Amino acid sequence: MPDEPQGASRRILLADADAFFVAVARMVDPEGAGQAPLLIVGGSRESRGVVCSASYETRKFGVRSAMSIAQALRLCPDAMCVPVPRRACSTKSAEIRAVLEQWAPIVEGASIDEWYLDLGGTEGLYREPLAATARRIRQAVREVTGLSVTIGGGTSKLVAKLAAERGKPKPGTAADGVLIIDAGGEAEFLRQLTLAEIPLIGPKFQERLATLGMRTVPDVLQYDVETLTRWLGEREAAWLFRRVRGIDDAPVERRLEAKSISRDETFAEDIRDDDELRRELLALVTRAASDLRADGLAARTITVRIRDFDFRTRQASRTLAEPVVWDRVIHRVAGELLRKLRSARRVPARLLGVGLSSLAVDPEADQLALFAMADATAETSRDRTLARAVDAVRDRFGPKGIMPANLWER
DNA sequence: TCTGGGGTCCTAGGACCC
DNA sequence: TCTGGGGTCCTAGGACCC
Repeated sequence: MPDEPQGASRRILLADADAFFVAVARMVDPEGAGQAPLLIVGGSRESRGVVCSASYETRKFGVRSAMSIAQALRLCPDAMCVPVPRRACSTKSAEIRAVLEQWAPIVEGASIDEWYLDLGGTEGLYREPLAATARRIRQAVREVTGLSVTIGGGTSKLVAKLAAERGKPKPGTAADGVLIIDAGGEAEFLRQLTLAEIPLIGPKFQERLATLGMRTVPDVLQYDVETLTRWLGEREAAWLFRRVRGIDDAPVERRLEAKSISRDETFAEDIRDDDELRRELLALVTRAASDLRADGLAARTITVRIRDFDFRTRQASRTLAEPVVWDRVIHRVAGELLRKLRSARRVPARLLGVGLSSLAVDPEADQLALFAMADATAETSRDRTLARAVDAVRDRFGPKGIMPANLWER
């Protein structure tokens, strides 16, 4: 932190909504989901989906996020299953953020239900311990949005995140929704943790470390950086050495624009027919491109992703010379990419996806059209006018208000 | 236990340029 | 001609997170 004054320690909070999808599902459906203590959010009982969020009551049965719905129902057969209420989740997420913005100069959205707050410079404003401020923020979020957040705090994003995890007011724990780790207490706090509990130490890295006999933070603390380097290489050793000591100087940054937009779908049954895949592709392009325009963005890179029946995932992408927004261009490129993927391996597919990246703020349609060439990948202003009209209808009548012919006859 | 949908970031190799 | 090195862009794949 070269810009920080010597000795200053940062004041960072992580606000993490409690059982966010479950809480929102109950809000939008008070008579149904709202009345079901055993509630699983993620998909219908028959879907090939996974648990996105589960109520505390179902967790007692062993239900966990990312578990398949089928398995969750084997553990907890009486649970009610509902799909994720995406619209409402976006709305509530924005509401929570708006409250947090009133308390901190910098708010970084880390996901739909997590936000980092940098309270640097607010010491004079809030003349109280950080924990007291956190409690007031928590109360404000509850009053305005009706949702509960847990707030963890410390001198880094890593410590704030770990503190929030430990501070979750789960039934049967003493935690009350706010936990601040004081400056200087980071190492002692980290010592209680397993490596699996540290963010960015995922299954693969855990397995490598376990092979070397390391499963907990103290297991790693006993080795110097040279020893770790011999085992892991310089970069990862240095990273792990700092990580287990709670050292993390990543800044809290307000994020401006999305870096990519993607829409994908796992089919109820694998699809082997190329024509059927092409129809699905068109539906995905229609959704992705519409959302792209809704955000006022244009994309230069188009990616098609396919997951074969055996879960092997492949992708192909192409970057165009100019950013595009319209379905016609995106669909043609995506179609070529799909053809390429299918000719390399033509087996039943379980998932198809379309991604848009290298995003730029949509330059005004008509100006770009002046330079549009006869090139098939360039858009005309008529293309853009048409696309916007389609979006307007879709906004009013829902996603199926206008669809390319034959798409929804399933 | 048969594995969602939305993302972010990193790496490595090849093309291409100077 | 027998061969360097750096920078940037593109593509594919993979780890990870909620």
